[in-house]
Amino acid sequence: MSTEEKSLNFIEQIIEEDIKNGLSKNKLRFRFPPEPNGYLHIGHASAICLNFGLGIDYNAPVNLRFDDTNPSKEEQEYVDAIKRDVQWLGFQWEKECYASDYFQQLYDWAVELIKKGKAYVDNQSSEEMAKQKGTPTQPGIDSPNRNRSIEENLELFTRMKNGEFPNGSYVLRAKIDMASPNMLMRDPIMYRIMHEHHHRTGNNWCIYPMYDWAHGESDYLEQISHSLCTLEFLPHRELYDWFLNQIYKTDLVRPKQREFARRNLSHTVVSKRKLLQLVEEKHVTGWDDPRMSTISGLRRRGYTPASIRNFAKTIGIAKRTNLIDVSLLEFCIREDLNKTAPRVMAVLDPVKLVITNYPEGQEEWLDAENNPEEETLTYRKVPFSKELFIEREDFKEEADKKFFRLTLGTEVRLKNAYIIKGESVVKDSNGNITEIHCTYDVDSKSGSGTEASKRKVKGTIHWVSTQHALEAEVRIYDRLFTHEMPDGNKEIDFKEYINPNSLKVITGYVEPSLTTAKNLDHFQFQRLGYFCVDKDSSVEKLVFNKTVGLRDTWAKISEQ
RNA sequence: UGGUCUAUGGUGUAAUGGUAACACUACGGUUUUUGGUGCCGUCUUUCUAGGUUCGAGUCCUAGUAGACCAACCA
Repeated sequence: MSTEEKSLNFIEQIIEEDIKNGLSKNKLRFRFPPEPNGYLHIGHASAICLNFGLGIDYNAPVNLRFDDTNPSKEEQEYVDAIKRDVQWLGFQWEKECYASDYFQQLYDWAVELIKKGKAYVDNQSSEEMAKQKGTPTQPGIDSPNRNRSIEENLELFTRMKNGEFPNGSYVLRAKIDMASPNMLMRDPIMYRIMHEHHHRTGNNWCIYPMYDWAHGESDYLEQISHSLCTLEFLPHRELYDWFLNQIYKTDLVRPKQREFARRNLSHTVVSKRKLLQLVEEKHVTGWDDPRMSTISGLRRRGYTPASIRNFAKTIGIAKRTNLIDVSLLEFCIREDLNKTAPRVMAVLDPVKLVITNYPEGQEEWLDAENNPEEETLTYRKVPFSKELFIEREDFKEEADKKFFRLTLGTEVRLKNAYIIKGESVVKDSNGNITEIHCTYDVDSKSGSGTEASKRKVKGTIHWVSTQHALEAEVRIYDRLFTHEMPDGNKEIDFKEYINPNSLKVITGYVEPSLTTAKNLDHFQFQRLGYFCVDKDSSVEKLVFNKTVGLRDTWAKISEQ
């Protein structure tokens, strides 16, 4: 751990307490246990960063464990995607594990439980069992099969395993307490019959363990010291401990489940079921569509691993219900990109600017700083000529005191180039401006050191040379979802939530220096925001995804 | 109507019985070859009522509010 003073979150305090009470530091071990039934999303970032962060801080191993106990929802594609995303976030796991690795051991332990009279086979319908289970306010009643003989249970369980019964006909239940105030303790199901192909064990099994009869046991087998999960699993803890009691042998580390609050992000849906629906109904192009809240979507949108890690660190770990404002996530990516992204010039809504006193046919290659925020300045060359594109918003015919950019009769600097003065406009028959004519001050070249170059002018605008600029496709994404509190259970009518303008594709012009830009390279288009290169195979030309805007100021101004 | 968890500014998180703080947001100033960045500042905080204590955001009791629990999901 770092020597500088750092306040511990409550999970770290629990660990410190355990160490104080005699848990050896080299027995610490953590795990990140996703179910491979979808892609990782921003909501997983907290759990990933917490577990892997603890591993780094305590120099302890962290396993990546796939909780693959339900073959009807799980796929190899998701396993691969999860591994890719965890690595991309910058973390390394000690071992790659699967709950399915433990199916035989779990089965053997289940047989032991039956022999001890702690589990029984039930052949009622799920409706009947649900009825007997009672409600949170009313105790349940015992199943008529609860006192089936051990021999019969053993025989039925073997036949379940051997595939003699159809789906849903039999289950194995733990014999605990049908009157417990905790619903999960009312004889929970340990195994169900599923004649289903499993992405790893194939058709070896037709009975599959439930989450509760797999998770703690997997933790135990891997000797996980602290099993951290979200708060909705808190009622499971009693069962987690009950199952562990049945199999626990002294001398080994006994895993401890502790819970923290899941993070909710405003304006964002992170329910895997809904993300899957968006993909399947083709509201988006895939799990990595830049509008998705998935890790891979954020990556393609231009978010960096560091920004997501820093976001997770900033929101912290606690137990209360929360709704984090997306502006914090946006701050994190701006903060990171500001340090690293080269500044380049791009014009997304072009209008032609003609410098009337610039020699016809002349061109100059001017020096431009890449990122003034970086410690060592680097430069590139940008071409300048008589005809340029500038942003339509950067010119107004009539001067307004608060308008800092080009108007008729006033001077502005062309970034990295010369000071110009607006002279006249050319309009089409509808009164739309088609060209702006200006004159330039020959002695005012940026960095030339002349008196003229040091003159203060009202503003600075960006530009590209019409004959040199590259045409680029620029994709601007808006927030897909507009509601405040994501409700995990409510059905969603996506028509209500998907912003029809969530993707705007426009043609812009960028500096020729961007020809060599690689996939996912990010840039700050000056005054326009941060963008990243997306080498989508289906599109030939240069494509940029908008990552995030600069502060809202410019958006506000351009609205007026 | 049962059980469990939680409650600190608009948002998130600290303060571990001893001066309520940090970040985001919003707003303002300043610097600036982009109104961005940087720097400086302002606004706003301990759910309520009792109790313990020299002293309570912190401990106790009650209330209130929110969350979770009745899948052969995880």
